[in-house]
Amino acid sequence: MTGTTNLKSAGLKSTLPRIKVLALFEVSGERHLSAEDVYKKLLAGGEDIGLATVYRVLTQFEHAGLLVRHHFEGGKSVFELNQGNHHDHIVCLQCGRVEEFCDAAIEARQKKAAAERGFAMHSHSLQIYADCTKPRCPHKPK
Amino acid sequence: MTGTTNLKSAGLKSTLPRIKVLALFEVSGERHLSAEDVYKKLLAGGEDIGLATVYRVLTQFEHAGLLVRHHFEGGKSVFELNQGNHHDHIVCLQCGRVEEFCDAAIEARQKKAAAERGFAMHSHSLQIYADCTKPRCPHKPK
DNA sequence: TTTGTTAATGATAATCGTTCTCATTTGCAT
DNA sequence: ATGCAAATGAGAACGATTATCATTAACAAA
Repeated sequence: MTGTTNLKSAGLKSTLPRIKVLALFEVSGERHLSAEDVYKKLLAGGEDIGLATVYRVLTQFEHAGLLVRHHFEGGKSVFELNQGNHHDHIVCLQCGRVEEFCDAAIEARQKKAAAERGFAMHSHSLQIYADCTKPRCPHKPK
Repeated sequence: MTGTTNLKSAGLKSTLPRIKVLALFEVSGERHLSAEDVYKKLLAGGEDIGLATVYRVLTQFEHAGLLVRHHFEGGKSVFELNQGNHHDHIVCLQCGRVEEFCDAAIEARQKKAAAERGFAMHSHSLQIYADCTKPRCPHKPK
């Protein structure tokens, strides 16, 4: 199965917790999950996997390049499947919805801005916080 | 004095802790301070101000627009004086030094990227994590 | 000035996300 | 099947931050 293959090729022993966590990201509708989200989904799915293991596995997956970690406002880390396509995020201030986007001009400019100041860009983090102007925003409170 | 004036015009009662914290930012060489940094500097300066108060005051200042809060990697919030001049940050991966920069092209593009996707940008957060290419980096470990 | 009211403070407990510890279990090569 | 290193789970520990609450300070009114 694909989960096991991904793990093996990432240099990770394929254990049950790792398979389940990876499957969550591959199957789940939500792309952006926190450690707590993952833990709850596993419990809800009848799995008996400890929270500590969830944190460990998520960090391993990040290091292995399977997941990308984001630091949105709110203190907690959020993970999403690394599908090679780098992108940044627009966070809706009304409903919290996260929309992905990628702007080549911004990407290029960032590298240049760093270089001009004597830095070699390693990575970057860009979030835009905004209000929906379209009527599709559910305005979900909280 | 200027500190008191700033506080009053921000709608805040001018108390000793608030005056001292604000003075720290106005006078101190470092522009980017965490709550812990502020607390330690106050102690070092002979002030007897509680950590809880520091956190409260920093948050109040943020809401009053006197300070801006940043969420760099590492979990802790970092504050700097709000001098009206928006800018983003390059964080050195070797020494942790923070350099400010502002790129008009990136700013404009962000607004446009949001607008194209049906959002009105309210604010944004951009950090570039990079390695110094110049020999000035002190490589201060941790 | 003294006084009174209310907001601000400081000490400390509590909370939250996350990491650590360590005894037990599991994956997997023998 | 067997052994052993690596992985796990439960819970303690941790660091940053927030909440609680009794005490104190700021400031307006007398």
